[in-house]
Amino acid sequence: MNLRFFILGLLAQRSMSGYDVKGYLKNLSWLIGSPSAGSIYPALRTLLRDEWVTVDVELREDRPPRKVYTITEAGRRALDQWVDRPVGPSGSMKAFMMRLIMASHYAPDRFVALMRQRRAEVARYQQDLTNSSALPGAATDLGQRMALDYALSVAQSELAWLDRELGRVSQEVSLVEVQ
Amino acid sequence: MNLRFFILGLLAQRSMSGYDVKGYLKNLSWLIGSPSAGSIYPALRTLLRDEWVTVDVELREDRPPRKVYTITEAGRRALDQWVDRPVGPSGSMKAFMMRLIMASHYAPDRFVALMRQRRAEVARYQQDLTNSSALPGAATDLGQRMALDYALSVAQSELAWLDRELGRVSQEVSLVEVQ
DNA sequence: ATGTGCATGTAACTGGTTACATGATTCG
DNA sequence: CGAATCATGTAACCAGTTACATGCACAT
Repeated sequence: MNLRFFILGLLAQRSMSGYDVKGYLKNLSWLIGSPSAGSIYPALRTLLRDEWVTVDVELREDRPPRKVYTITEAGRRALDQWVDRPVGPSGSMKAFMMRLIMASHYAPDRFVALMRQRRAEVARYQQDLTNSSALPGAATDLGQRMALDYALSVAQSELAWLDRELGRVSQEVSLVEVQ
Repeated sequence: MNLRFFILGLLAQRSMSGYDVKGYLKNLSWLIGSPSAGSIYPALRTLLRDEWVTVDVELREDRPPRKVYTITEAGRRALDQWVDRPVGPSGSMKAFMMRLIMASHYAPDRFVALMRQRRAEVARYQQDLTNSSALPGAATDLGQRMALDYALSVAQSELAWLDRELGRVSQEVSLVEVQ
């Protein structure tokens, strides 16, 4: 589902063929594992089916025809909703990062809203972890304690990053307001 | 696949029924989302198929019969291999944490080996991220830069945790040696 | 000739989730 | 009387991966 929306987001920036999408995703391999044909073409098909994109076939001599996909108004609305939709039970950093990339193409307040939402989500998760560690059985198992601590320290660093960036961005926004 | 091995790991500690597994996993909801029947029973079936576990049916009056699963020798070997098997392209913290919990029931050197392996994996991922940020196109997109920075800061905190714990554990091990 | 780039896709599989289905017992 | 606990499972679906399949053009 995420990849589907991410591709939709790319198409919101400019119309592309499946092949173009593949090329684009190659530079994001740290975020999305392998941008193989097997994920992209089926995703494009469902986007088409839902009428979130349209196709134009470009016929050229000497080369295989390209199918260029263009986002529709309905597609933009769906994308908007996806960006704002909570990422759900923390753990999927990737889902957040995908949204972050897309949200950066909207106005700053949208961007800030996303980060704040993520902040709340991670804080909730952190609370969950803390509660779990207070549970009777948890304290006994060494591995469990360490895994919890690992997860907690990662959550902490996420919060630190979010707070830092939220601070930075909101400062920038107010600077713009002053100008 | 991970859940399957994790359940196998639980059975290595003591024999249990599917219901027991479900109850145990409930306390680990921060690690494994929902320990629903739909994931557990099918997993047990495949463990049985592979002869990594055996079943004993406990018939009792007044209560539904329990199927108690017990790990086999082949099961233990499979578990051993899983613990040592690299967790693969970083991102799955959960896969690592599951292994960490299981590895804590082995000797300390096994535990240390796992953490060192994870350290190498995360360091490699960090390098990937750094390389990506050096790429021409990446620097232009704000969202992309931020997402990269987010991922980097998380990787950094993982490394810090691993180094700290590796230091602590190896110190403990050498203290034991001195005694 | 061999491989790389352009360009499309399908099929089978994996690892999981959600919801459904059943049925007795015990506790408040 | 209703809810929770004990106890088993199935079926449909979802998002994604791997591997397969095709075919022409251009460069080494």
